[in-house]
Order: sequence, then C-alpha cells, then structure tokens
Amino acid sequence: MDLEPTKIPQATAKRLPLYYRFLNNLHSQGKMRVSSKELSDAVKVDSATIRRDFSYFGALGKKGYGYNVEYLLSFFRKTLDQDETTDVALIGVGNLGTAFLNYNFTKNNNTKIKIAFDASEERVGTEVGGVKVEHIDDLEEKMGDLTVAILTVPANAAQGIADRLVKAGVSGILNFTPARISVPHHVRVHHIDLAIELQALVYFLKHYPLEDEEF
Amino acid sequence: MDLEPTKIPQATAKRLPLYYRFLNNLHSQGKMRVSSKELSDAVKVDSATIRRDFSYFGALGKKGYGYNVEYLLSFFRKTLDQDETTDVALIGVGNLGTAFLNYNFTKNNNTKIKIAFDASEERVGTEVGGVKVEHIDDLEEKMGDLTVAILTVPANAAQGIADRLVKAGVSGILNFTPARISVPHHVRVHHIDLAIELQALVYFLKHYPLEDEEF
DNA sequence: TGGAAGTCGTTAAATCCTTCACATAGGAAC
DNA sequence: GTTCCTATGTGAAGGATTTAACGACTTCCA
Ligand SMILES: NC(=O)c1ccc[n+]([C@@H]2O[C@H](COP(=O)([O-])OP(=O)(O)OC[C@H]3O[C@@H](n4cnc5c(N)ncnc54)[C@H](O)[C@@H]3O)[C@@H](O)[C@H]2O)c1
Ligand SMILES: NC(=O)c1ccc[n+]([C@@H]2O[C@H](COP(=O)([O-])OP(=O)(O)OC[C@H]3O[C@@H](n4cnc5c(N)ncnc54)[C@H](O)[C@@H]3O)[C@@H](O)[C@H]2O)c1
Repeated sequence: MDLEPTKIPQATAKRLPLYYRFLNNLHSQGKMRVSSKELSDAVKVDSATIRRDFSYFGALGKKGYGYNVEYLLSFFRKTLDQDETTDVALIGVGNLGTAFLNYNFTKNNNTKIKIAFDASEERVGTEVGGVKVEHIDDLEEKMGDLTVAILTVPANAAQGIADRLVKAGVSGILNFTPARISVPHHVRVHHIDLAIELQALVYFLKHYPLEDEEF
Repeated sequence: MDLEPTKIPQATAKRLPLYYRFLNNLHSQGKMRVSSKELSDAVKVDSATIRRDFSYFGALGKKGYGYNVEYLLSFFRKTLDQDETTDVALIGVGNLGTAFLNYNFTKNNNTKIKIAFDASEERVGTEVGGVKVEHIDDLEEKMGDLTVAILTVPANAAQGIADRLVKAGVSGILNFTPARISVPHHVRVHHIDLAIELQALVYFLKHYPLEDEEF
C-alpha cells in the first residue's frame, strides 16, 4: 500500500491538526505566504521542527520565499481528510459530555458528534447541543458504522462500555475517564486524564523551576 | 539545591500521578504488595519503564518480592506533595468551566479549584460546584497568592486573560483554549487541545492501522 | 536447609524526536 | 540580467525515552 509516505513520526502527526488550524486562521486573514519562523511564533513550535515536519511530505515551500498559504492549506486538507466529515459517538452525557455536545467541534474541524448515549432515564430522549440522547441499552443497535467514540462515563463503567464499543465495531476511543481500559490490539485508545494533567502541571511548577534564561 | 534528585525525566514525572492513583486503588483494596508486572497491567505502561521510573528515586522495592504498597504510597505522597493541597483558579465558567467546577478534583488528588471568574453578569455571583463565581474585573484583587490557573475562556480572550494572570503572579496555566498563548519564560503553560486530540485520533486511525500483532 | 521461581535495579542497545547549521534555490530589487 | 538576500530542506549531532536483557538477591516450598 504505502500511498502515504507512511514513515511520518507520530510526534509530527500530532502537530498536523495544529498547523492546519493556524493556516486556516492566516488564510482567513488574507495572508498569502508564511515562513516557518512566523508559523513558529504562532504555534509555539521550533521553526526547524516545522520545516522538518513539512519536509516529510516533500518540498512544500520555496527557498528564500517561504510557504504559499493557500497551497499548504489545500495540501493539508487532503492529507488530513478534511473534506469528509468523521462522525463520532459520545457515551455519558454528564458534566463533561454535555460540555462537548454543546461545543461545536465542527468549526475548522472535520469531526462531529452524531449520536450520544446515557444510562439515566432523565437524560435519555432529551437533546443536547442538537444531538439526541439515546439509551445505552440501544448502543449496539444504533451505533451504525461509527468507528470513533468519546468516553465520558464514570470510571467504574468505562471498561464495560469499552467492551461493548469494541464489539460494536469501534476502533478508536477518546477516553476521558481515569480508568485505563483494556482493548484488543486493533483498537486505539487515547487517554486524556484531566486530573493528572493538573497534578503534573503542579508537580512541574514545584520541581522544575523555569530559569529566566535568555535575558 | 537539588534536594530532590532533580534529574527525573519529564516523561517519568508525567506518569507519577498515574502511579499514585493506582497505588491508592490497590491500597484501598487491601493489597499489601505489588510487582512491576501487575502495575503494568493496570496502568498500561511497560513494566521495565515502571521499574526504571521508580529507580530514579532509589531502591524502592525488594528483589524477588516486588514493592510494598503502603511504603510506595507514602513515598509518592511525599514526593508529589499530596499532603498539602494546591489551590487553583478557574477563568471562564462556560460549558467546560462548569464541568470542571462540578467535578471534584480533590478525590485522590491534592488540587482544588478555589475561585472562579467570568465576564458574564448572569454568571457572576452564582455558585457552581461550591465555588463562588467572581467578576473578571476583580481578578487581580481576588487572586490572592494562587499561582495556578485553568483557562476556559473563548479563544479570543485567552491572551488578554493570560497576560493579566501573569501580572497577578500566576506561574502555571492549564490552557484549554485553542489559542497558543505567549508568556514570559518563567511561566509554564500546558495546552490541552481537545479538538486536536480528536482530530489526531482520527488521523492515526486512518493512517496508522494497528497490526493484529501477537496472535 | 537447599534449590527453584520470582522480581528488582541497571547496563547497554535501540528507537524516537529535536535542534543546529549551512549549502542552495529562488524571489526581489534595480 | 545580474546580484543580493532570504528562508527552505536536510545531514549530522545531540537528547530523550523506551525496551531488552540479565545478574543479584528474596521469598517460598519441599
Ligand atoms: N467533569 C470533569 O471535570 C472531569 C474531570 C476529570 C475526569 N473526569 C472524568 O470524566 C468522566 C465523566 O465525568 P463527569 O463529570 O461528566 O461525570 P458525570 O457523573 O457528570 O457524568 C457521567 C454520565 O454518565 C452516565 N452514565 C453512568 N453510567 C453509564 C453507563 N453504564 N452507560 C452510559 N452512561 C452512563 C451518567 O448518567 C452521567 O450522565 C468520569 O469518569 C470522570 O472521572 C471528569
Ligand atoms: N466545550 C468544549 O467541549 C470545548 C472543546 C474544545 C475546546 N474548547 C475551548 O475551551 C474554551 C471554553 O469553551 P466553552 O465551551 O466552555 O465556551 P463557553 O462560551 O461556554 O464559555 C466561555 C465562558 O467564558 C466567559 N468569558 C468570556 N470572555 C471572558 C473574559 N474576558 N473573562 C472571563 N470570562 C470570559 C463567558 O462568559 C463564558 O461563560 C474555548 O476556548 C473553547 O474553544 C471547548
């Protein structure tokens, strides 16, 4: 296969959506060209890293000139499949789940929450952020061919729901619960552990004082 | 200074709160000892990585035995300063901010949202999750000596608020807005960009198919 | 008591990622 | 056209992190 260069480092892949978003900003501001240095200031990524990242896709820029915003944008649009929208499901319409539903991920973004599930009778049947809340019992029946799910249920329900999601054909889970879930090898789970992020920030502040270098 | 071993890799530091949480779970389940292998299954981190992480703090375990849960726990409690609570401020009581306020970060956790700010007259004066919402105009006056802030305002307000936070003495910001904010060198910003996390997951699913290895 | 089984701590290798530094291509100026 | 200048693309170096591998020491059981 290998239509795509395949060898793009994961670290680079994680930065692509960020580049894409800022290129969009520049474009809507009417900017025609941009240098790795300018982009660096905007996204706070070293300019050499940006050039290296771009270079994995070939020579996208011109020496002595920089990058053409429109060209770069259309290139990334294809690369990131921004043409087609990816629909995702959300499980657990509580505090976090409600926030996500109310937020429109679709701005500058090719992902959209298409369906939501909850166990609480009070929630089921209501509509949040334009998405109808279904009963968790109907998960298998109503998932259709969605392959990505956002998990915002209580931690103790996480593994059970994950198992059902996998059986229903899901291959990617964005897990916001503190539970570390077990899934088959072909399923990808990304953990976003907000409590840990906060603790880690505090730890770094106390133990890794930033020097006022470069002054 | 170097009271602490100082040379702990950042990657290790980020895993410490995770270890701490799971050790707490084990402890409350009455488990007395644990091996790096067991812990590995629970937190989904390679057992060699766990042993290496722990070894930065000295010899915490016993060969042929494993680790004493209680000892490990009390060690990490000190290391992570779990005795003292760190108070943080939250700016922007919207969808996300409300979710965070309603969530009790304090379980298993030494951080607590102590004060919240918003610009909307409707919000100011109300109480969310037991925290009173102050007016953003009173930020400087009411921050006291808090040094950590969670930023959940609209993207276009992010830089302005960040500047004010820094002037008010904040040295750590957990930034949930898509804006990449600029701060002085002595201030640490951690970005949590939910839209990008979702896009990155989708990108990985499409371009990095997981092989069903080991079967 | 002795030997087998288990698990740590660590050395060394492998992998992955970032940054430096500069030759070189191409635009801009005139 | 010719020259100057700028910013790319990349080879090489440098860091950081993960993983493999194994010697050493402990427990546990016969
Ligand atoms: N809210 C936060 O700020 C925050 C921060 C860090 C972590 N988290 C984690 O995110 C997750 C969700 O947090 P929250 O604050 O939204 O919790 P919540 O209790 O407000 O929401 C959970 C929702 O899941 C539903 N639910 C429960 N069991 C279910 C099941 N079996 N199937 C389907 N739905 C079910 C509940 O009805 C509820 O609506 C939790 O695991 C929490 O630990 C939340
Ligand atoms: N909700 C989500 O799921 C989600 C997902 C991804 C990113 N985000 C980002 O997180 C941020 C917050 O999102 P949200 O959905 O909670 O937005 P929101 O609009 O619901 O909340 C923003 C809150 O900030 C307040 N505010 C506005 N300007 C302010 C100012 N100058 N000072 C203080 N408060 C001010 C508003 O009154 C409002 O209550 C946004 O930047 C958004 O892009 C949110």
